[in-house]
Amino acid sequence: MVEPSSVARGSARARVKDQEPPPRIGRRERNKQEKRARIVGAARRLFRERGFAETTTQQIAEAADIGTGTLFLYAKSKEDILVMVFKDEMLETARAAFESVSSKGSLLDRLMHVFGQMIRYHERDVKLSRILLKELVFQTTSDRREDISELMRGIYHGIADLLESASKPGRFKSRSDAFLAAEVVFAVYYMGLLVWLGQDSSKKQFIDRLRLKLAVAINGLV
Amino acid sequence: MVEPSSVARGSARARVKDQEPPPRIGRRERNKQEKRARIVGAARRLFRERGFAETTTQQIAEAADIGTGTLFLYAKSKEDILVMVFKDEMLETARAAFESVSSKGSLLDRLMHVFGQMIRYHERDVKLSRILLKELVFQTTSDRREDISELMRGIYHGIADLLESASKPGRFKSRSDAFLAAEVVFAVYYMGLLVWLGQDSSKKQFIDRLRLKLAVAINGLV
DNA sequence: CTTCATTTATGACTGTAGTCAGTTTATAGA
DNA sequence: TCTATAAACTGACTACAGTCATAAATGAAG
Repeated sequence: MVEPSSVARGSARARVKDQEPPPRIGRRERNKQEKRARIVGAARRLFRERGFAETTTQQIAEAADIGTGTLFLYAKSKEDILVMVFKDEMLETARAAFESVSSKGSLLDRLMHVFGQMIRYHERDVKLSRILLKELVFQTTSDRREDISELMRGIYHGIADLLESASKPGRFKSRSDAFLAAEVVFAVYYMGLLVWLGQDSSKKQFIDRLRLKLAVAINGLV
Repeated sequence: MVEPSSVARGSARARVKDQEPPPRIGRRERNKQEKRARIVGAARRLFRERGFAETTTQQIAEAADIGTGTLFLYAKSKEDILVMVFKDEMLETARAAFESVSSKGSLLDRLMHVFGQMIRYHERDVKLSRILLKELVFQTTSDRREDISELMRGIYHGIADLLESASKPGRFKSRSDAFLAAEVVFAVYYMGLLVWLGQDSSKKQFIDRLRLKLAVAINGLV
C-alpha cells in the first residue's frame, strides 16, 4: 500500500532466486490464505480485547491491512467473522476435552468432565461466547455451515463414543442410534449453556443442574 | 397531535360526565398502553407482510403513528420488538397445544401432539420464527426476560404435568424434579427446532427424528 | 514479453438502527 | 383556575455494517 511497486517486484524476484520450491501453482491462493489468516488474527485480537459490539469492521480491516470491502469478500457479515474466528478454537477445545477424559468413572462423570472443559473455555469471555453460541445455531452462509457441521460432527462423535463404551453391547443397534442419543445429551448441555451465559447465574448452580439433567436423561424420564 | 387541545379537553370533560369510573389515576398510563398496542399491532403486520429484515424501524414508527425516537422508549432494539410482538402468540399457541392434548395415548404421543402444534405455528413463517427463536434465548432487557420466563414457565409446567401424569406415582419426588425432566424434554425439542428452521430440511424428517430422540430420552440413554 | 480474461481488492457511498438535546404533555399542588 | 415538575415524546443526527462501480493483480495463451 505504502510500498512502491518497484520494491515489491524486487522482493518477489529475490524470492524466486532463493531456495523456495516453485510457487507456481497458486500465488493467488496463497495470498488469499494469508489474507484470511490476517483477518482471523486481527479479529480475534480485537474481539478479545474490546468485545464484539465495540469492535468495528473498519478496525478489523485496518488491523488486517485490507480495505473495508475486502473484508466482506471473506466473511458475509460481522457475525460470520466471529464464527470464522472461534470455530477452530472450539473444535480444539472439544478435541482436548474428549482426549483427556479418563476411562474410569461413570458415564455421567465422563460427560461432565467433557462439558466442564468446554464450559471453562466459554467462561473466559462470557459476553463473547454468548454471541458466538447464539450465532452458531443460525448460520446463513454455506461456508460457515460447513464449519459448524464439522464442529458438531466432532462433538457428536465424541459423545457417541462415550455412550457406546458405557452401555452394554447390544444397546445401540447402529452408530446412528448412538448419534441420536448424543444429540439428546448435547441439546441438554447447549440449552443449559445458553441460559447460563444469558443471565449470569452462578457457574456452580449451572453445573449442578446440568449434572442432574444428564442423570435424568441417562436413566430415563419416566 | 393534529387535534387542538380544546377539543381534547372537551372530550375529557364529557367522559367525566359519563358513567365511566373516574379515570383519574392514569391518563398517561392509558396513553402509554395504547401506544404500546399500536406499536405491537403495526410491527406484527409489517413483519408478517414483509419480513423482519425488510421492515425498517421507521416504517413501524410511521405505521404506529409515533416518532422514531419514541419507538425505542418501548423496545430497546428491533429484535426486542420482535419478541414483544410474538411472545403472546407463542404463549397462546402453547396453552392451546397443552389443552388439546388427549388423555389417551402414550406419553410420547402426547408430547408429540404438543410439539406438533407448536411446530405448525412456526411453520407458517419459517424465516420469521427462525429469528424469533434465535432471539428468545438471547434477551438483554429485563422486560423481555420477564416475558420469556413467563413463556418458559408455562411450557415447563405443561410438560411437567404430562410427565407426572404418565409416570408411576413415586417417580418424581417433587415438582422441581418434574421440572428438571421437563427441561430435558424441551431442550431436545428446541434444539431440533432451531436446526430444522436453520437448514430447510423436510418437516417429516424433523418430526420423525424428534420422536426418536424423545423416545430415547424417555427410556434412558444407556 | 504482450495481450486479454478472470479473479481479487478497494474505499467512497448508502441505508438503517439507535441516540440525544430540545420540546410537549400530564399531573400534582397552590 | 394557574404554575411547576416530571414524564413522555420527537425527529435531526451519528455511527456503522454492508454494497458496488472501478481498479489492480494474476495467470493463461500467443
